[in-house]
Amino acid sequence: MVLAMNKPATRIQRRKDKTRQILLDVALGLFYEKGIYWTKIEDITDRADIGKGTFYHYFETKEVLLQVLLQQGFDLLLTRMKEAAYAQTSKSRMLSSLVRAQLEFYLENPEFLLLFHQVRGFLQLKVLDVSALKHTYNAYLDRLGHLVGPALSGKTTANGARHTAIALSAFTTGLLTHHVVAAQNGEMQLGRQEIQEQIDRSVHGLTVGAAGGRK
Amino acid sequence: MVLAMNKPATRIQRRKDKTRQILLDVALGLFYEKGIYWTKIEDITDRADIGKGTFYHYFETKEVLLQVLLQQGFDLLLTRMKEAAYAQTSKSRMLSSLVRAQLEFYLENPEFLLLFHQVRGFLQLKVLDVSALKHTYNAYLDRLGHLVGPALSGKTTANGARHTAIALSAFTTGLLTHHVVAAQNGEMQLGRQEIQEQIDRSVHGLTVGAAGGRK
Amino acid sequence: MVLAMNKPATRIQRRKDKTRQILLDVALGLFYEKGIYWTKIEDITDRADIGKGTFYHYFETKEVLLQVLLQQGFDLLLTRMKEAAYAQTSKSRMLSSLVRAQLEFYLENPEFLLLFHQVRGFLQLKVLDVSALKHTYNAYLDRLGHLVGPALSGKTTANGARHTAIALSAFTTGLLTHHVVAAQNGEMQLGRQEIQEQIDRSVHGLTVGAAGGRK
Amino acid sequence: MVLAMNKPATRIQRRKDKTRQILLDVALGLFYEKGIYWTKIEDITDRADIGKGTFYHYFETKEVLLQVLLQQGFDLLLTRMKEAAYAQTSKSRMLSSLVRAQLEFYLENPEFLLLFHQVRGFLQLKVLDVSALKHTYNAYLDRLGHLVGPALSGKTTANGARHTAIALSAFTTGLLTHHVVAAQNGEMQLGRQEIQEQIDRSVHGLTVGAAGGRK
DNA sequence: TATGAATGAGTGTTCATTCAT
DNA sequence: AATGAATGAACACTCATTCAT
Repeated sequence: MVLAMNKPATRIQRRKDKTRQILLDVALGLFYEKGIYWTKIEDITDRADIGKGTFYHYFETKEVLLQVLLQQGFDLLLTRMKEAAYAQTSKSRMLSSLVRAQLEFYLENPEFLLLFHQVRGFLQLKVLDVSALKHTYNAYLDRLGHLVGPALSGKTTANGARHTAIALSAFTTGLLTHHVVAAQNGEMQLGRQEIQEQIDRSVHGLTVGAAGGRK
Repeated sequence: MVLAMNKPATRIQRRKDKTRQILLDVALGLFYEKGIYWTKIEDITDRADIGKGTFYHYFETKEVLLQVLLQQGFDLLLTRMKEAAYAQTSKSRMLSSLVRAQLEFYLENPEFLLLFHQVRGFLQLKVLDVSALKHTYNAYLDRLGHLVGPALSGKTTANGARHTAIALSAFTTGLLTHHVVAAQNGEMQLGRQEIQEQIDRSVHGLTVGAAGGRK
Repeated sequence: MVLAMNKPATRIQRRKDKTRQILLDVALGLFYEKGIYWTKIEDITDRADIGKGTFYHYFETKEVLLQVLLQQGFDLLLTRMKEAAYAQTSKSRMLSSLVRAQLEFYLENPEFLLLFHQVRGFLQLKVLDVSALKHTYNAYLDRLGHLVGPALSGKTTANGARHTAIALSAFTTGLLTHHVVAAQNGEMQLGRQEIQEQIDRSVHGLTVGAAGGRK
Repeated sequence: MVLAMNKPATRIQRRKDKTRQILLDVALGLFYEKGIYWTKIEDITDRADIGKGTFYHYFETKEVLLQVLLQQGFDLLLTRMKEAAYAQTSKSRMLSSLVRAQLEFYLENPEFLLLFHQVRGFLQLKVLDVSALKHTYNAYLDRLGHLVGPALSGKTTANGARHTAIALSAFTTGLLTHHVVAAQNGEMQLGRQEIQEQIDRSVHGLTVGAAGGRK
């Protein structure tokens, strides 16, 4: 009954949520096409077919929207990887599963690949307040570390797991970015299968080292 | 003799070259500190202690300066790697040497690491004319491919060598960028030795596959 | 009886009137705190805990609300002064009573003091349509003139009375405004008694001249 | 010689100063006509026949320009009053001279009259950082107090002088503002002589009280 | 050659007002 | 009647680039 009662309130709320998500989706697409910097608020509202002022009912500034988008992206990616982790019982295949999940996510959502890539550059910038962005990013790495930890052979410290997570993330995005760029340049691209193998091999060597520690 | 002939012209030319190089150096530093986008022409000329109008005697636009900076960076990096390649006769150690040279270059010149990183994002953008940047970047990858090729075991196609070069570059910059960002965030950083090993192991797995081709 | 007849309508009417008055009160307070210009419609409705759209059921525009507020203020002030005038039979003390009434009104309602002050500036501006404001303001001066006239010694023309009214109003608000501003600045403020005396003395000299007229 | 040497530098500096003063003059006129709030930056640059961006080479924001204008106005007014004070040796006539100087200044520069009037409202506002304005205003009152002090009969404390200065300023501007507004409204205006007398009489009563203290 | 004053198109953001629910 | 989401005109301010000196 109580639940039924807030249905009426939902009607208008649903419209709000929808508008908000449209803005997010459109922004993500434009960030991918033109870059964060070159995407103007009006570009977003024009494509979303929404008044410019409406944007500010949903996001205080461009930076806030970016922040939300980033959070959504990390959430989506981590959800995928969690599912992959839970589907695997064999420790030996878990890391490979994680890699595959990550890979598939980026191939299906190249917008997020480039978004993360661009944002990583922002984090380095000594200008503006990027503390919120940094926090989001760090939280993502932490959660990724928790996922990766159990997949490592031998005893692994939390720190070791986190570093492996970083490496995993770095390698995948780094390599894929190169491939995306290469594709843009009209280069022959490796097939998904080949990329998967390339990453698998690299990550294997990497994690063996991380788990075992230095001799 | 030919060299001797342009000596007279050199006096003024040297001053010009010096001013030009100051602008480049200052710009590189500012790009590193504040990001390409947030670095204004006046920031550069202010720090260089040069009139704003003078900038345009040396570079037609901001983009041209970026282009030149990128070219210089690639040249420096490739010079380092060439030296490393020539210093090694043993095929087995050549790849490791190349990785080490690249690693050292980036650790000594973190400005270029971030510059390349930022620029890679630009290449994807469908806005602005980045064809010149793309050309510069492709030329770099080609030259890197030629260096890497001989280091691979077994028979390798030009394309295979190029892909390995891409991977090598992607892995190193991807991982290092993560580490630089992590350092910014106050994280405990891996020592140079550990990073080197991490990359070595990964590249090893990678190149074995790339060279041997798919089974 | 007539009064009784509109009782039924009054229930709803009372609620309407109440909402309307809340809006006016809240607006007056905000105009005092932040200035007319910097007070946004939404500030008013937020503090009044009323939907933004509802505002427009009561006032066509922001200007209309200002107009109503001004009218209310003048009415309140004149009512006070009328009471003071009626309470005094002695001509000699009447002017002093008027001054005291005005003074007390402003000290009790500093919001109106600043409102009048701000609005007087508006009247001068060649931009915006302030004809309604001007009319309200002129009507106030006329009524004030009628009150002041009998208090003047000797024969006084309507015009002379009006000028004295202007002076009376100008002196009181001018001086009080200074004191209010000074208070804001943390200055030691004169006591009410001292201000009263200051004004009394000035008005005395003033009115003697105004009443007697020039030769 | 040294002086001669900076002549060349003056050429360009003179142009800058001129442009800056044009902006100030135009802004003052527009503030008078349309009010501070309703005067847009582009209104100023349009009338000054200057590019919009140029405005910002001279004043960081609109508020800064206002600040400068206010300072200039206070300086001009105080200079006038100082001259009047020095020209008078007779104590008895000094105060009258000060009033006359102030009156003449405002009648010749009605723009400053309205500017000061508008600004006094700003000082009350609890919004924005008006500390700079407040400081300017307080400094003006202090200097005015020093001028007025010697003109008062009997022993006067610094604080008493300051309060008399406030009253002097308040009365004059308050009354004149009313007259200016009345003139706008098409009213018959008092002649300068009559206004002067009105103020003289009022100030006389006022200062006698301030200097002698309460009985 | 070197300079920096001048420019104005472009952008993020605000807010009074409208209108569908 | 009450609401608040949507709107878009308006504005302050930025900055790459030009050009007269």
